[in-house]
Amino acid sequence: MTARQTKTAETRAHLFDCALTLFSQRGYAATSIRDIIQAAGVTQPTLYYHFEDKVDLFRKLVEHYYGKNLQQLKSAIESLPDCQSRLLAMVQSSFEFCIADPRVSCLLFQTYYGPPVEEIKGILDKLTTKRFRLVTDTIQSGIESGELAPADPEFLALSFCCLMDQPINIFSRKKRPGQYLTRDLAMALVGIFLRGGGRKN
Amino acid sequence: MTARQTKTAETRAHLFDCALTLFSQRGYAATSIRDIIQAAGVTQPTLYYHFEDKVDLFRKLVEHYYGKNLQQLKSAIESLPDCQSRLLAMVQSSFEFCIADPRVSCLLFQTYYGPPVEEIKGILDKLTTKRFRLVTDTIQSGIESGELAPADPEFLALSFCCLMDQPINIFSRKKRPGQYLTRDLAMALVGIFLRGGGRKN
DNA sequence: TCTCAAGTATAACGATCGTTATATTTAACT
DNA sequence: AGTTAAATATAACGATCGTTATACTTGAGA
Repeated sequence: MTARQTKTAETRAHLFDCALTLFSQRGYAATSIRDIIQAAGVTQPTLYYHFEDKVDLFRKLVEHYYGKNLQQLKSAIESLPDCQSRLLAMVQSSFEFCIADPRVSCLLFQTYYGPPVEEIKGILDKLTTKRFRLVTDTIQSGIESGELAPADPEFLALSFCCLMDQPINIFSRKKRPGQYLTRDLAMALVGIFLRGGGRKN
Repeated sequence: MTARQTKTAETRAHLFDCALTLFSQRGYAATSIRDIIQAAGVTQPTLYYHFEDKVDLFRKLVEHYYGKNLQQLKSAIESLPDCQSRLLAMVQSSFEFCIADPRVSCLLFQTYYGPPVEEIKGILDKLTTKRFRLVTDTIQSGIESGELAPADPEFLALSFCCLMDQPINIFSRKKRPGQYLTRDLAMALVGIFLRGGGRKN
């Protein structure tokens, strides 16, 4: 790698990083190209040299990081024997992913659950579908093994995703998400999903 | 009420309605004043005659409809004896509110869970806090009466809101939300919250 | 060392944004 | 019937948006 190639890669990576920061703070639509290039200390044609356009930048950003997220999620559950362990591992893995870099979770969830943005609608959909199927499959296996009640897997997966994702969406915007997204919270949420919060009698 | 006053009130109401439709479809930021006045069939100074500015229009919209929402929620649970009934009534009331006019729920939830919009941040916060306290109080009474496990009321309220709100946020964007937000779903969600989805043994 | 293309910068394009100065209509009251 | 203020319209303001035509710099290969 020549000095020139290094410099170029650094510029691209820096643009990537600044874009992630701003997109996660203000969302895709409210972040302008000028915000990004100003934060990165470059000019507009530089950004357009490295990326096709604003949508292309966002897509590459999301696909890169969401790919990582999915990968971590899969490897976190693959060797676990029972459904309860896998569900807990999913929540903990998602929490850890958020704590490692809250920007990514913040961007993904608030983009997905926020007002639809026409230009980028298709980008997240493909990836969230994959993620939801991972949850559904895990739930399905839990039903088959008798760990979960024989209910509609889609409904159980929806409930589980609500309990897992919404706290991340909420707390990823705070100063220190790790303060809230603890192992205890993960266990408590899985507890709600499996046993509920009602008094046993 | 003179003919003139009627006409004026109609114009204001029509602007209100068109704004609600567009805001709920595209979000606050992505909806322009021109979109709204074009849909309403008036010109820009007319809108600025009836409302101070874009933020004022949004605030009046949100406070009007969120007030209705809170009111319905309160009256739905006030005469119910036990916690489980009140929780179910909350979900059903929220579902019915969404079905009656999906635009309102759609706007409220996707605004609240979407990227922060600086100008309107404070508007929703005050109202959602009220709503969350209503849930927390209900949960608290359930803990005291022994219907709910002796856990942190804030945590239980968070879990409950996740299960109640996220499905509304998701399904309020579909063609016919009533197709998804059924009484059965409401009961099933409360079931998850109280008893979980794990197999009893 | 010279050439040339990769990489970055200057400066502007047309479009759209929220907002408003100004003019015109029109219904209610004297 | 004439006056007046409420209500709406015309037309434009300045700012910002995503994008790009063009020109300059600079380092790698001949």
